[in-house]
Amino acid sequence: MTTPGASSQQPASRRIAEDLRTDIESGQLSPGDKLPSERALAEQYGAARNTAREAIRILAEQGLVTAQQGRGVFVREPQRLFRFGSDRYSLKNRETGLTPFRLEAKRQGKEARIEVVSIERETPPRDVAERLKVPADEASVVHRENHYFADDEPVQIVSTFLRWDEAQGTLLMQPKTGKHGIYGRLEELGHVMTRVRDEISTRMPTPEEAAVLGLLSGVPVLEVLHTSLDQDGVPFEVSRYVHRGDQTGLLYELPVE
Amino acid sequence: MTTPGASSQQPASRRIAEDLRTDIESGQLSPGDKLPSERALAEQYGAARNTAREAIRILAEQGLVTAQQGRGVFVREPQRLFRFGSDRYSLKNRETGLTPFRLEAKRQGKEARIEVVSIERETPPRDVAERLKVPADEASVVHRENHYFADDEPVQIVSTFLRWDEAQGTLLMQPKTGKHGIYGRLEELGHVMTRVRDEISTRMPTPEEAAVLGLLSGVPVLEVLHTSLDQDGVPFEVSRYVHRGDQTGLLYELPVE
DNA sequence: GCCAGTCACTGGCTTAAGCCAGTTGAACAT
DNA sequence: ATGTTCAACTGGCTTAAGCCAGTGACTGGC
Repeated sequence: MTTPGASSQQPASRRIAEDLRTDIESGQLSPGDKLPSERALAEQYGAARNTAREAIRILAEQGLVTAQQGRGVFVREPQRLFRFGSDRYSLKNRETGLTPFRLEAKRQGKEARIEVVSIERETPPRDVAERLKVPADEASVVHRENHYFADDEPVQIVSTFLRWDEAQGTLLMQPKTGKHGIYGRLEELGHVMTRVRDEISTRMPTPEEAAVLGLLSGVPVLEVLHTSLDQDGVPFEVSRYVHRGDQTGLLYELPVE
Repeated sequence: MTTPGASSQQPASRRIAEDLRTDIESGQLSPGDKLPSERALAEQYGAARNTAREAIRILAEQGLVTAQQGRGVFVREPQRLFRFGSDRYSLKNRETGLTPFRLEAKRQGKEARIEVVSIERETPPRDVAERLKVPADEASVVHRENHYFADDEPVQIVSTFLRWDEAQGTLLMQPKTGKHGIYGRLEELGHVMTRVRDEISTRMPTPEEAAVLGLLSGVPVLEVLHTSLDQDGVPFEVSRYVHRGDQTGLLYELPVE
């Protein structure tokens, strides 16, 4: 057999995983359904329990199933996505008096909660320093870290970086930043958000991120490095958003120039 | 010990993985470096080989290392991202006579190659049907599937959906679509791309995608569901882009309204 | 100088067995 | 009816052992 075809010649664990995947995709196993137990699968295929276990691990890594100790392995439920639209930066939203996140949550009938984790003067990471045009070798920024929840489910981790020389001694150093949030304060400092630049990438979460966001294995994160530019094209704020991939999506609507 | 602190009380495999992760993050192990062999790790920690192996699997799942049979396990090299800017839809780019992808590749000094996998009349997936405003229960679309390569490395899978009633009998059904590609033909049909709507999400690849893109474990994909709207706000093209997460990023620059 | 064979080393995969820790429901006692 | 106990089940993790398949360097033979 030199047939590079597909099915034969491949490890038993993969074969079992593929069979199960087929069952899931065909609808023979629906979201929420329980898979056969590891021991049952092993017997069914005449394999060791570890081999069946490995098959389930493969599916978990693909984000198809989740195991719960003592209960079983279940087909993962597709989650409704929490969409962050590009209009989250829109000035129109100011009128509602809600921050973009609260607005987005309300739109989807969820309760928003924001936890201020820390506000500290720091030396910026390189990528942030480059975009904010500040030195990367001194404590040139204020770093505000927030965790965002929707209906008490953690949804995103946000790190906001502001120039220390601007934020020093203002409400930007406080948990409560006042009317219209940090963008309100930044406007008072002469920065009207005119353009934004979002750099988007994806990766697997760090263990810390997985813990904070409560991520199961097989769930990546979306990382957005956001830069706000004012009326003069000056970058005045950089934020790093880390979204959980299983419940979050982004939406960009823009004119073609 | 009820200390939920951190380190103690956790499985040996995780402890080993954490130690290695620390070594990698501290720079004690640099990108490209070889980790100790499974057998060496096992002995070093007084554990079974399977336990050391499990530790390495954890790191691989996090995208930190890759194993190569017969050679060893290596710290993954950070890859330069292939950035797709929002100006990829720009009309200005028409003048160069290059398609957006070729332009992007050229900008980064890579050689672009596009492989036309299939062009077929099909029943559209639900999400596509909704966005293109065509029936989801009949063969109402043409599906063009392309694979994109940069320097012979697969970079993205693109599925483009067009209305069958418009594409029928035109160059849109052919591999070679003529000057300015499909957007050139669609303009002749009266659709000038005026706004775009990109819905972005992330997930782990399917086995097929992993095979086409040559993805190692621990690498997610970026999925973009793109809709082109014409001067009358009519959707005339929907594409699904599947990008490899380890080499691809997206960039959106937009005005704040 | 070149090539081929060999061997020690790597990860890939499986088996078989055992103990642990959550979960659940049925049997039992109140 | 209510609550408790317990046994049978689930996955979580580890050990110990073995065979396979790539890799690469070293060793001869030509």
